[in-house]
Amino acid sequence: MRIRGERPQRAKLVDVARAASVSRQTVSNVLNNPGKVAPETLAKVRSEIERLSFQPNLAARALRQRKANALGIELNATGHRRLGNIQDSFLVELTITAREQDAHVITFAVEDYLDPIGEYERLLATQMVGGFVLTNTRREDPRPGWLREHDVPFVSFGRVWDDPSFTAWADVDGKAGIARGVRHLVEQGYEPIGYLGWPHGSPVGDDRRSGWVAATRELGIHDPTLQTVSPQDMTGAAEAAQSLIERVGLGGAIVCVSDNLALAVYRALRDRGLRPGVDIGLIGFDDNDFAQAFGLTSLHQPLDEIAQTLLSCLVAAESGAVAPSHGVVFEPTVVPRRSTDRTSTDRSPSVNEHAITHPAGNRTDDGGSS
Amino acid sequence: MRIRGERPQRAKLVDVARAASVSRQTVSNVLNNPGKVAPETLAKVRSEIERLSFQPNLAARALRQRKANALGIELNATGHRRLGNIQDSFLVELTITAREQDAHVITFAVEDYLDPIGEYERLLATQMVGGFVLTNTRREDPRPGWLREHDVPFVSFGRVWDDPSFTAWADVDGKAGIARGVRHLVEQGYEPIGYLGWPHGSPVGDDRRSGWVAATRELGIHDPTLQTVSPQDMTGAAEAAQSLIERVGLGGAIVCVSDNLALAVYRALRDRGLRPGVDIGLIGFDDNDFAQAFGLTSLHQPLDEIAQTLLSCLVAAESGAVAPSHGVVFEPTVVPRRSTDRTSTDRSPSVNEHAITHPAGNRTDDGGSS
DNA sequence: CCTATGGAGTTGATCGTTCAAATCGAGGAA
DNA sequence: TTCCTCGATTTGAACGATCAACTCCATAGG
Repeated sequence: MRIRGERPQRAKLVDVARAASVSRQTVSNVLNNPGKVAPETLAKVRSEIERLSFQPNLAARALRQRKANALGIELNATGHRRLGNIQDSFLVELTITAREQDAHVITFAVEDYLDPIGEYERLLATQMVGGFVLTNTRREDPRPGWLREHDVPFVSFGRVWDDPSFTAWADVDGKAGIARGVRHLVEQGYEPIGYLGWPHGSPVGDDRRSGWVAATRELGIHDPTLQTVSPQDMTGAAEAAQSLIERVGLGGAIVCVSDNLALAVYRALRDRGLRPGVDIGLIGFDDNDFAQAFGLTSLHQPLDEIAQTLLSCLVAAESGAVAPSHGVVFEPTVVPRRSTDRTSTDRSPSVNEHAITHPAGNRTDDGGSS
Repeated sequence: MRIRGERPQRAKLVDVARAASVSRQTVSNVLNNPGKVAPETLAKVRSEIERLSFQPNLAARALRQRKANALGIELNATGHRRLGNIQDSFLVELTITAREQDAHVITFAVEDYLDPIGEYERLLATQMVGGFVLTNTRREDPRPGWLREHDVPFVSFGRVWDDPSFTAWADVDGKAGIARGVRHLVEQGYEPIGYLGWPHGSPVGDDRRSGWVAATRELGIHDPTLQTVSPQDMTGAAEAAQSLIERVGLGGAIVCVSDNLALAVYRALRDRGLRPGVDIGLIGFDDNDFAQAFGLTSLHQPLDEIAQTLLSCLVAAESGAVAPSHGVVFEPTVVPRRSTDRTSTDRSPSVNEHAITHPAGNRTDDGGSS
């Protein structure tokens, strides 16, 4: 047992330098400019770094370099309204990717959703972060403009609608995704294929809808009457679902603009005693927790690739590199589950097993409450 | 438009000092030991700080003080198995609370669930974090032991099972929570009250079960035969639910050890054409996204209070304060929803409205995919 | 009268790195 | 030989804050 206060002192750069009989700067070069160091010296220093398990003090580095090696990401703090949000999964991927780039992720929340700038400014001023990753971009989003104006490096998961000249974003190709979903359904033998979407005017919604139009046209099975727009309220959504189910009929299928809407259809189906997959095919979008839990086929976004793309872009931007020439669009992939399996033995539909099971004393699913 | 490289330099401590005609140290004292500064000087300096919108460079502070003002929190990176996990909500609360304490939250993920130490060590070595918040503690958890041994400040959301001498934790009172649930059901007129739990042997599960036993005894309605243990697999869970439903009968109610199990019951009810709430009452535990979405009455954990308690404890620990004398236990509260409303007009059960709606061009629910 | 006390504020050193400029040899060209 | 270049390495200074020690002055006590 160690006495308090007499912590085993961490090896620092000078310690490594001494041990390897070189100067501070050489060790620094080994870390940051290996090319500038002679091979034998490099090896020697590296072995000492290893031996002393040296890790540079990032606070010191940040101070000297006048830039933090961390990025900020705003959490959606609107409380309970986060239902199956893929933002959480994105955060995980971002964190993993950041580690590979020797960066760290710092979370923050804004008080006022409509005026988030203050928090961005504050965090930036502390020099804790060198840039930001935006998510949940929207029209008239004040953030991109402010960040650009202040030369703050940032990237965006989701297009920056108001500023076409900003290209450091990655997003999902809704049109291609939905089209894939349509083809998947047809391959499984479902027909006709209906579409349940958001009201016209939303960029994301319109993009996704166009995928349904294009794919059904291409396959020669387009029928404009099989398109329904879900109103804002939830009972409206249920009604829209019911009506669409009737029009599509047994053997048909429905593609939805989101998992949440797909879930409304799912419940509408069950309320009528119909079996998703067996009687009517169903596909959602986002592949969120709900989709996984309910065996709902969905369109999965490659969050890991997106995180990687964004992060390398951000790192480049911090180093003053030129912006990429255009945003990157990723095609979602179909994750087939029971809701598009016509031969499914419609067992009692179930929450995914891990949601229910609970290895005694070693649970992983119920969070810190254990 | 500013020319690249000629950033508007942030005011630093010396700038404030000059502006206020005092020394560096005085400004520093204004920030860290206001008591040591004469009132007029204090006011003068503060006004200059305000005027120049000065914010201390945390990297410099961390370097000098040899401690970081950030804490690390491990994300559950096991991918898709995160179903409605309250850990996400906890992260939000933690982030908000941290800001009030001028601390920051840094996320990280471990590669190997069974050997997480390496990542804790690495993050600590970079001096980016001064401590950790553990969640999802378990038996034979290697983390608390290692952290204590290395004198690393940390707190835990969830008891530290293997080390009763560690007291810097906060947890939820499962017994009191379930008891509240039972009383709520009885007040609503349900009877008898059954219990669906985890197999014996899990500390959390046993704690919660004891709440059902105690409350039903106290109310004079205890019936040991109304207790069921859900097996590990999901079909088993469904069967257990079916059997319990039969024994409880119409007008009765079921308390579950978790929202996920409650959801299994929910589905079992619907499969039989029974209406949750109207025909049989149902309560879950955790108040996760699913519960909110399905109108499932649940036991809500005061995550904000927990975060606050833990954080002040952690900050104190970093300052070398003595550990609290005992862990803190919070009582969950009942969040009444349709599943315990006998008069519910059992409309088509629905996902919570915000999950379905989508203000065009200003959506907040589908994350960065927009 | 002289010293002790203590509040208010200042100064020099320091945290652990990296930047910028200087040094040191070893060749090669004039 | 002398000058120059170039690669490899070293040295001094700086990043922006805080710590620890010190000065200064006024008041109180012996």
